[in-house]
Amino acid sequence: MDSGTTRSRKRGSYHHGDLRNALIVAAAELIEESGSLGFTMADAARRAGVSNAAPYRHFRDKEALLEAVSQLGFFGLGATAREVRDRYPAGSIEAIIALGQNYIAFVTEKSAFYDLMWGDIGKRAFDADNFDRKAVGFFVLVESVRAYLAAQGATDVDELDTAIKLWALVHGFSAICMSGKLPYFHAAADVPAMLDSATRSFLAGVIAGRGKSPSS
Amino acid sequence: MDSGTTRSRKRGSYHHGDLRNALIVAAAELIEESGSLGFTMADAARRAGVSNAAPYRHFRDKEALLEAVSQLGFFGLGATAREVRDRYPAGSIEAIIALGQNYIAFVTEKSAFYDLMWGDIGKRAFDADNFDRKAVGFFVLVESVRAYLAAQGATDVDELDTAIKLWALVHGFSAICMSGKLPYFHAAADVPAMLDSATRSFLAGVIAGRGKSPSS
DNA sequence: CCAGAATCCATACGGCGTAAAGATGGGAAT
DNA sequence: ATTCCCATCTTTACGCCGTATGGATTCTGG
Repeated sequence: MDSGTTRSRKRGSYHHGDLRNALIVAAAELIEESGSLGFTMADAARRAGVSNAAPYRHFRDKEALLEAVSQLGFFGLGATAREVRDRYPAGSIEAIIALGQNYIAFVTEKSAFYDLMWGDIGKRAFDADNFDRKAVGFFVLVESVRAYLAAQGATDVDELDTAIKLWALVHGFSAICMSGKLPYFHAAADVPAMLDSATRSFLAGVIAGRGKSPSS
Repeated sequence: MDSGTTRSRKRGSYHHGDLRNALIVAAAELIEESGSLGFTMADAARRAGVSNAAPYRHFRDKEALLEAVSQLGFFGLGATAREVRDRYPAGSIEAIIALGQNYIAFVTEKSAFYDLMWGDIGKRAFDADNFDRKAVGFFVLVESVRAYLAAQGATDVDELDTAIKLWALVHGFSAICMSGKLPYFHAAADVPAMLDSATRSFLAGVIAGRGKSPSS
């Protein structure tokens, strides 16, 4: 109804009004549709309804735009993590497992964003000055692990160390799922069930073996 | 000394002689130097000393060449895995841990190849008909896990299920290391030590908790 | 020695990233 | 309200990349 496919604030005006955000949204959509490889600046500009060169008034280059999309991904992941945490009792192992299931679901459903979030672009997105690393969601896991360890009376276990190991486990499941290679080795692998049992095995081993030096 | 930078079989001849392999090597070098993003077919052709269009006599398109580079990566990973296995006693937990350390070292040292091996290109590389999935190295881990479980008298534990979980743990550590995000959460994390302790915790938990249904 | 096939080159086309430089309009100061 | 400035967007342009086409060169089998 307004100027084509865009929903700009000022309809039909020469100035777009909110081009920066429109470009981020357009880029995210395009990447979700066709992958981050093959994404082009020109496509994003077309979808936002502006010329080829207009984006360069808001982003230094193509990678700067992708950086913004990457940050969007981390915000989303953190937001779902907090939602999940609020649905489970603090200190329960189920909360930790649910955080993991949520992580795997998020990464695999938005697999087109994987490169952006964990590749070179994600590196720059993370140490961009305007990026709040406290909102990332990892600290939700650390808190849940701390509560769980306290509930188990294992206060001498390092919760940060343990959370990183759980993160690695969960991230690995996500990456392996996305890679599409799992069926070659285990035809009917039930990943959620495997994460559940692996988490329980690992935490049982951590608690049983405490007293030994944790990692470093 | 021969025709510039290439080492072709037939020096100075019109035909290159082994252009297909020369292109794979050139592509691998370029990717190692400057990352897989930004790799161009024209660069590979230049480095091999041929014209822009010559590669298309050997590879359908750019992705077909990258597919070959990806397969090279998997062969290399499998080869190092077999070397590592042969240096440790069968059935020892140290063999399993060493396989993991080797995996992390391989992936992080050749981080430029990560996208190729585990992204969309790697998907096609894996189900290419000429690719031998048995040589991939995962089966080395499965065998080592089977031997370990047998040595521990835990023959009722599913070794494939357990190997996949260990794979996930190790792959996750690799991906997290490469992503460069670990320092933001744990400044001086000692990843090899964490893998060691995590593997021991997990396997201890698996053996202690056996009898329960494994995964599916 | 001679086809015919395989390989490589020269050329060309469209698309992309991006740098200028000019057009347009919103907002602050008058 | 008018003027002026500046951010925003457009037009244009350049070089590079992927890749199709057709011609040149060399190898191979008979």
